[in-house]
Amino acid sequence: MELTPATGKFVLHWGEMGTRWGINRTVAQIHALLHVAPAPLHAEEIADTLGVARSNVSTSLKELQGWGIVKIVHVMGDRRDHFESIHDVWALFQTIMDERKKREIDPTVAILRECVATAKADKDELAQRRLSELAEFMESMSGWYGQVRKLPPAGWRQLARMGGAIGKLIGR
Amino acid sequence: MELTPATGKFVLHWGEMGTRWGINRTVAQIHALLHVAPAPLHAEEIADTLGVARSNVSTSLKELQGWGIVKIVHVMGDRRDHFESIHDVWALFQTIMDERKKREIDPTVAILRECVATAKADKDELAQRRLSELAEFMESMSGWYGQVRKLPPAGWRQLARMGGAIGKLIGR
DNA sequence: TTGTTATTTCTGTAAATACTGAAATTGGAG
DNA sequence: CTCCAATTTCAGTATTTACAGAAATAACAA
Repeated sequence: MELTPATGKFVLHWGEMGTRWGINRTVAQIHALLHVAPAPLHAEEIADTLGVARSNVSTSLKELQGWGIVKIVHVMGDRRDHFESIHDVWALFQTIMDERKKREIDPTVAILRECVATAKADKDELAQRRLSELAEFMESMSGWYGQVRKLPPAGWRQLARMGGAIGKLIGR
Repeated sequence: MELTPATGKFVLHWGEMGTRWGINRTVAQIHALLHVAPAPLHAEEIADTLGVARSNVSTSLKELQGWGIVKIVHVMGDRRDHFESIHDVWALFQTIMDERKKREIDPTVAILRECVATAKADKDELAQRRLSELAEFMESMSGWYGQVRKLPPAGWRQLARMGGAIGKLIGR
């Protein structure tokens, strides 16, 4: 797997963006590589292409599988595992969002609820209010996403195009 | 500024969440502290409350101001700068999203466009397709957010409640 | 001006994170 | 079973990032 100038640039940039969102650089680079790869790659191919250790690739692939955005596939007559990523962008986005919700948003809401209860017991009215507003915001955000996420890829695009209508729908 | 059990727990958790989204722990903790503070705080108060160096607070506050979610305010008869954060959760969310869009999404789309052009020149049709799909997705996401972000806080809540209607609106 | 307090910048250090290479393990194939 | 390729785990190292404390600067008061 040789990187063309375009794909190389993409891989580097994607890795950089990963770090800004709390994703390990190599993990993000591997994802980028698989995203533009014409066929599933095996670990050594990835290691060679990106110039990182084989063991590092192994760990990173586990991470990507944990996020649900990379799957193992098998190639006839080849014992090695091959890996491919979700190519549908909307599905990819959904998968990542689902996972971040599960790992970060939901637990945060739970903690916030606990804090609100404690703040109430402590008679700390201000914190109680501020934190419950925050919890409510995150919950309505979650609920709304839960609806939108069900849309098929085409529906999503349509929703984006209709953007302007949303304001009118609400009616100020 | 003494932390109650509830606010202490919140500050720690918020700091932890920050790191998961690429935000420095101390930066996120300071934000959390200001979020629940009953009045604007000065830097030393923050340093004492969180148990970090005064200089660290200075840098972190600059960072938060750079994100636009913390503002300096002045207190009569006090030379020191005081700091307060945006308390309206919807406004806070918007501010952060606007900034992340400007810093990360927009530049990424620009790079993707460059990559697509290069891939075209290279006759790398697959990469061209995959990357332009990605660019288009990010652009429609941006455009859609640009619409929703104009909604007033109440409109947002309404939209969330209406969630179920979206599917019908699109009509499958 | 000088003294005082607040703030920022900077440099060295500490801590956290990422990574490599070697060793151990797994899972067929013969 | 034995052998061999593929994969994972792990311990040590390197790199990056965060941080404290000192020094420098700024802002004001007297």
